[in-house]
Amino acid sequence: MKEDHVDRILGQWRTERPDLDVEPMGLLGRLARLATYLGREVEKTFLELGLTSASFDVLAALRRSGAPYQLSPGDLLATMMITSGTMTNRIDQLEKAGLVERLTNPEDRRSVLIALKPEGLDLVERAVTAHVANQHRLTAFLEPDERVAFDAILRKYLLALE
Amino acid sequence: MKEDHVDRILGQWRTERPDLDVEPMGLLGRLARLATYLGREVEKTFLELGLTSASFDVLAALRRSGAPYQLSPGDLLATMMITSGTMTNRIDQLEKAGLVERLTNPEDRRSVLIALKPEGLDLVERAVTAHVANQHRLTAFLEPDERVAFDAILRKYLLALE
DNA sequence: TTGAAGTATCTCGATTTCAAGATAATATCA
DNA sequence: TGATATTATCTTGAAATCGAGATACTTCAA
Repeated sequence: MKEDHVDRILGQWRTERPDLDVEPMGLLGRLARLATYLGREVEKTFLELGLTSASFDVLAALRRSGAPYQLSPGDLLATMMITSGTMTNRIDQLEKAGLVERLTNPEDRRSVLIALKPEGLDLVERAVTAHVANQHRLTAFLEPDERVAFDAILRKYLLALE
Repeated sequence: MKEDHVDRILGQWRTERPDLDVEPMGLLGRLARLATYLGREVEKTFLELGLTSASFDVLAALRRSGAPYQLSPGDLLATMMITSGTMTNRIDQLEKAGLVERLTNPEDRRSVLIALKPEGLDLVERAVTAHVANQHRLTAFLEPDERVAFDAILRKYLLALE
């Protein structure tokens, strides 16, 4: 099988540190590299619409929650692997861009509701359509049966870790 | 099969946007999430030694290149998915920490050689040993045959993209 | 009722990264 | 040779993120 970038790294380690079993480094190295590449490809689609993966994630969470497209920062936080400070910043940017607004939550005044504005709703509808089309393109590198096997392993691995 | 975080997201989209085939979103979403989790687990090991994944990557590239453990910033850049400005900053930090030094390259005065200092060599030897042990722990969530299948798909996917 | 504990969000400062372009040395070739 | 293109690295300013802690409100229990 053709040697790739990660194989060369493993070969160097096997020469320099033959005491180490670097087998797992191949899998984890490829996984990290692949995720970075795919993440950048995904980002390109959002950039064309004036979004980033980060801002899309917030808009998408609001959109898929269903009408009236409102969630608290805490709700949003629960679905993403970021800190509360980062979420505050993301919401600030989206608010500045006129895509969402902060509403006071009458039921709990510690809390806030982030609501999709019509401009945000319109944008995220177009963004998710383009994003899904792009995802089809990016997964087309694998055969259908490979995708099924891949997804099954990813799911198992994630469940074991989470 | 047990429903995971990504399944819930797909379920929401299928309700809200039944026009979209969100199948690929499951695979790509799990891949991104898994890479983030594993990356954080990897980071913890380095943190105990006063390193980050970023600084380890540079030290490790120097170490595995073999004696005399010297590479140019350009050489280092070729193995990592970062910009030249980021590399300059990483080398600055490592130099400040006394782990590497910049040597003038007599053969090309545009260039510079980054050399592992004894302190850097000692640290990276310990770091890579701990890192590989940690990688064994992190890949033990999968069965040997799953790891083989997983790695084969990752390799194919990466080759198709790179 | 009131004080303590808990919860939700935001603030702050530090760090890392990137994109774009500056700087300096080397290579090319008319 | 001299002008131009190329290469290698660094600089700069902007943006995203994090960890730690501040602030404000709510819940609980004595």
